[in-house]
Amino acid sequence: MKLTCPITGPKPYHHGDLRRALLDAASRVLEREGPTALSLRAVAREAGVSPAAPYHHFKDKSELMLAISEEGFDQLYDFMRQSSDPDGPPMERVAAIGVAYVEFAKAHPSIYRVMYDCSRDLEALPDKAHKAEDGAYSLLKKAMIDLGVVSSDQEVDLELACIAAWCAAHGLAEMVGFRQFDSLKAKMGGEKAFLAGVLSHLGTFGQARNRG
Amino acid sequence: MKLTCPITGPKPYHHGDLRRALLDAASRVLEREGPTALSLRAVAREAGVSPAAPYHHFKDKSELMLAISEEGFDQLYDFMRQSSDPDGPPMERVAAIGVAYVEFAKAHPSIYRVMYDCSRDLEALPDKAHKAEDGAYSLLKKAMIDLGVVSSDQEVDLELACIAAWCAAHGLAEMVGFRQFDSLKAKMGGEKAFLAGVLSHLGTFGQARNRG
DNA sequence: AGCTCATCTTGACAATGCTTAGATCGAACC
DNA sequence: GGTTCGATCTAAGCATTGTCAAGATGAGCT
Repeated sequence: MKLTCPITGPKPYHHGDLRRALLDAASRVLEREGPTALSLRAVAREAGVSPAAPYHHFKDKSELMLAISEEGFDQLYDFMRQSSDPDGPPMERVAAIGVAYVEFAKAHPSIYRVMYDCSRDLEALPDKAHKAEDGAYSLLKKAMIDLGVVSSDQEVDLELACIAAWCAAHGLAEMVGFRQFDSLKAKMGGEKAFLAGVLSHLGTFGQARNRG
Repeated sequence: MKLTCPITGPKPYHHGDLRRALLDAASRVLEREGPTALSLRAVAREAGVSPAAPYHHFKDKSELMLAISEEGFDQLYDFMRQSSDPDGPPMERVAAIGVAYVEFAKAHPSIYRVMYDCSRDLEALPDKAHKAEDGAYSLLKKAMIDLGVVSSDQEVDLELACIAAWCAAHGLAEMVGFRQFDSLKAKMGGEKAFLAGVLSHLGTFGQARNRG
């Protein structure tokens, strides 16, 4: 499977790298027509190949979606890393990670949808499906550790706090996707302030457990 | 539109109450084959009518799903109310509400899926779609008010805390739907303990905001 | 050159959402 | 009571989708 394609090279094989082309085509379809329009045939059409061609690169429609999902989690991971200063105060880091998470979901709603829809459909191959988000998750975990309020030897407590934070961010991302919260946003002066307001509660995870 | 159907009466009209029958059929299909198998045709088949019959009771497939969603939110509301003692300590009430929410999602994963999928698809009619969950949401809100730690005149703060809690529960419900958390559950001694562990962080919302 | 095999196309099948045209039958009106 | 009306249901069909089997194509090795 050699791919001699400098810029738009001499099409070495039948196509060169159809798998890559299909993923790009899928991305374009998603961006243009949304997740409900993501069909194998539409992707093939967009890539300029026959409807059956994708089956030589993806066993299933769900395998295509899984591949999209993996790239999406990579992008999410990058964005979260860029958005949080690793040397800054841990509290701000956790909040920044959460905000980045939700902003990514808002900026790429279709990709975000695919990321989680395929996790759901692919109960058969959980390892492959869930490995994709490990990078992003570990970023959050590190920040939570640096927060230091959770006793680090109590691994269970730490994990629970991380899961709670991740769930809250995920839940907010979903809600923001289809609810408006307009009046609340207006009262707080913008969407970013609103997101930060909700997510500020995330930073309190673990802290309040030290209550009397 | 009279429905003279005492027990399984003389079929007064063409069917009697096909709308009701379709919703029941949909419920059966969901329970038996999952949300991906929920098609208008399958529901019609299950109800014993022609594939086009449902269109006289639901404009769309999404309108069928919306109707299912509404009933689902009613059930959820009932379950949450039953699970939380209105006279108990507010802190436990919030936790109980959260646990009930997630347990409902676990017990009826297909219905839960429809509830949120149709919210997403029906951006056109947000009022009708979102009104369904108002009952359940207000239950949480009351408990959060009774918690009292959020200054009640600061309506915005209260709303933010409620949204954060709701998002966390929703996020956990989604995660639990397709992730296992097996090792963690084992360490904590059961699923319920695990859920309570994650959700205990919800009760800390607002509290930690009073930090120095 | 000739063989091989991955790649891609053609053509097909079943299922789905949805529409249009027609059949059916309760009910209201004369 | 008979007729008309209109809501309800069926029949038939269209476009689209996921998927598969059979054949064409052509790159790369011997």
